[in-house]
Amino acid sequence: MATDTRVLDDFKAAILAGRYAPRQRLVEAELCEDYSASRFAIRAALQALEAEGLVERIPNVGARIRDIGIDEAVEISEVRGVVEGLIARRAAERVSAAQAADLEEIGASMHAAVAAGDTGAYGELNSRLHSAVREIAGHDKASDIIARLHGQMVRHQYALSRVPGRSSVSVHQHQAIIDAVIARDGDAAEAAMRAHIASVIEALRATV
Amino acid sequence: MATDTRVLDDFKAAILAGRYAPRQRLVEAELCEDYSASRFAIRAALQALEAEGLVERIPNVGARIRDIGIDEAVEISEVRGVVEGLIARRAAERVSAAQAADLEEIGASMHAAVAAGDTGAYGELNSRLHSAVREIAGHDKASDIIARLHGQMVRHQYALSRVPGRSSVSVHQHQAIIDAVIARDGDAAEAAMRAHIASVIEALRATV
DNA sequence: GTCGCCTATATTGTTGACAATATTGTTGGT
DNA sequence: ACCAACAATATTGTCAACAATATAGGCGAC
Repeated sequence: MATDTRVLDDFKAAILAGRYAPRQRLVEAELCEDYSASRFAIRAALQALEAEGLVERIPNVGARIRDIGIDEAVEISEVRGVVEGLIARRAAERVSAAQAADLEEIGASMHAAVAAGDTGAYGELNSRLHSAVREIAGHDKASDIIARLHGQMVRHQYALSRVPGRSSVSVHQHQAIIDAVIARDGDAAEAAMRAHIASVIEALRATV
Repeated sequence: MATDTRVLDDFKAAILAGRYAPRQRLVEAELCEDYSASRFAIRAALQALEAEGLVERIPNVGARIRDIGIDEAVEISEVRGVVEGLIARRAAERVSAAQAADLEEIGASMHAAVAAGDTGAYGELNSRLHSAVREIAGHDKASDIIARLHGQMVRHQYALSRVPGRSSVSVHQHQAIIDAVIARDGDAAEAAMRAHIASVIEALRATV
């Protein structure tokens, strides 16, 4: 169970990659074939994924991919906003000179990606920035929660990245976060992060 | 598994009631006896409780009650602070007249409990206040996270309630939260809640 | 006497078969 | 043609026995 973490990892990666449709039924026997694992291992994985909010299970009926609608995605983002705000504040309080340089470099690359119209690269940099800030903050509990919430959001995240002109708006918000962290201004960093997520929520509502 | 929710509920309640010591080993066979359940059901419960952060499992070795130290308790409280802040803000935006009256009544009871020196009643009212605010906010995702974090904190929560003079300090903070929510002032409600949790963190650090 | 190895024991991990349950399809009646 | 009851199937839930692994205690060598 804990031994065979491979099944869970692969399965989770597949869900996060969007390889399963929302509300798709997950029959244990089929999953056994797909991941060439025993039903035992599959059940353990399903239970773990249920706890992570990625899978929904109904007793005696079966499991399915949880469908997270816009309303729930907004709620998730609201929580994410305040928790990432906490992280940004902590990052501003603890950032080192070397880390500050890293952030500045990410910011420069972002501007370059926007100028080149490379949305793929921008999305990649977006992830890198958020994870860099998390690392600087060094707040395990907050990072865990963000990871969990992010997992539930992947589908909408993907939809967001395809909204045209989105990156040219968010690049300034990202820069504001970077500037505040480098300036070691906790209040400003939290405010910038919250403003950024608020804008994400707005865009999210617009994708309906 | 999902059928026999009784085992999980009882077991979880026992942990939350502090009936198991931190780092206490949880041998599956013993738990089978205690809850007169099959090993199968016990394993499912253990896995669920691991996901909730109440139990820690090491492959091929076994499960034990997770020991949450002061440092981690502080981190948990920091996250709790911002998420409860969000909840308080939402509550202020959505509170109805009847709900406002309920809050005021809780506040009055709190003052009375402090005056009477009844720490038990005060603790009870504390829970009631926070859960009333959660209900007013109607933010499922935030409430879920708070519930999970609270579960991990029970031990320290108990220690806190026994700090002498703690209630006479916190009663004013609680009143500030109530006032802000009733005034429908989101900013003030969030600030009051965060100040309250900050004070809890301070007290937490002092219990070492 | 102490260190390392080895065996014994306790405990968890895994499997396959079986039971319980829900869903689907079919048949007969009106 | 439609509905209800029933049978057949698919799927999950549960169990008890077995395998694998880690821990603890004892034995011998130095």
